[in-house]
Amino acid sequence: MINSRLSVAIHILSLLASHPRERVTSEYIAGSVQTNPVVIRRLSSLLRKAGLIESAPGIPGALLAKPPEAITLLEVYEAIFAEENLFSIHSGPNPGCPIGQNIQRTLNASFERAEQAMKNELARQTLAETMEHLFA
Amino acid sequence: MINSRLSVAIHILSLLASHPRERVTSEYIAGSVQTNPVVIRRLSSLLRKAGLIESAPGIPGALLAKPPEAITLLEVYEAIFAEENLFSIHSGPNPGCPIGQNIQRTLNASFERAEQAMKNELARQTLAETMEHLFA
DNA sequence: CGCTTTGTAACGAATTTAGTTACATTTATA
DNA sequence: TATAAATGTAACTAAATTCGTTACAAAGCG
Repeated sequence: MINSRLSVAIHILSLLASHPRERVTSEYIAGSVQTNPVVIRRLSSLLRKAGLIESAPGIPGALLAKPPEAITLLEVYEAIFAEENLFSIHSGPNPGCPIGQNIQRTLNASFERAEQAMKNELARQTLAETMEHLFA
Repeated sequence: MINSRLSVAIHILSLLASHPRERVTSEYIAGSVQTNPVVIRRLSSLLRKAGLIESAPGIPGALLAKPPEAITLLEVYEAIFAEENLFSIHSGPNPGCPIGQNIQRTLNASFERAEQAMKNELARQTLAETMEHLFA
């Protein structure tokens, strides 16, 4: 089971989307997520580097950097998990065995396709749609 | 990143598929995966309960319970991860906040769709195809 | 200048992961 | 029937991961 960072990241963005053009502090967001503000700032840092939010030292609060219609859940996923693969593959299988020798390459191709299918679905969903579901 | 159990499970099944109608011991499989036989038997236990392999105490080795064409990678995934969700959702968001109140339900629907897309792709791939890739 | 907030490093407890030891149970066989 | 070999599973361990926390430098605002 994948960790809850994507979940919290989308929570952060939803909160910003629900306060358009207002700056919302990590303390306030932490109150909604019910966690420590540092947890929020850690994820916000990734979201900022990905160009999804704007924030800066000394200036309280963060803003969405783009309209919610222009933010897909895939962008959020990529911001949080970057180059990480969805599935890990066991390391060091026996190269003296024909299966062991080729299993990593083969599984990599299989898992890549499964991961891509998942990402395609995330790309179909926007933050704007998430907001609609939140308030429906 | 999801743990390497699916990876090892498919390795096990590939090895069994490459020795049709032969019983292959956990010790031998462990030699190919390069791990401890107990790790193999733990996963084999799940595969057996899912009806993918046959094995029994006192009888050395395991066999595929179905032809490789009849085993999809989704079946293997389900055998290993059962009811587990792909993404976790942070627990205890603030119910006093409209976002906090609805985020879990909303994310659950989103993540469910992403997970289903991934599973659909795994369902399209069979162990037989994996074997072809292994030897191509 | 003093207050508040961000950004980030560093640490800790709880959980997960993969490997290991141990052993009861079952079957085949000498 | 006794022995050997393998399975199935519980229990333990070290390492890694996850999430929360403390600490603090740097930045902006009144």
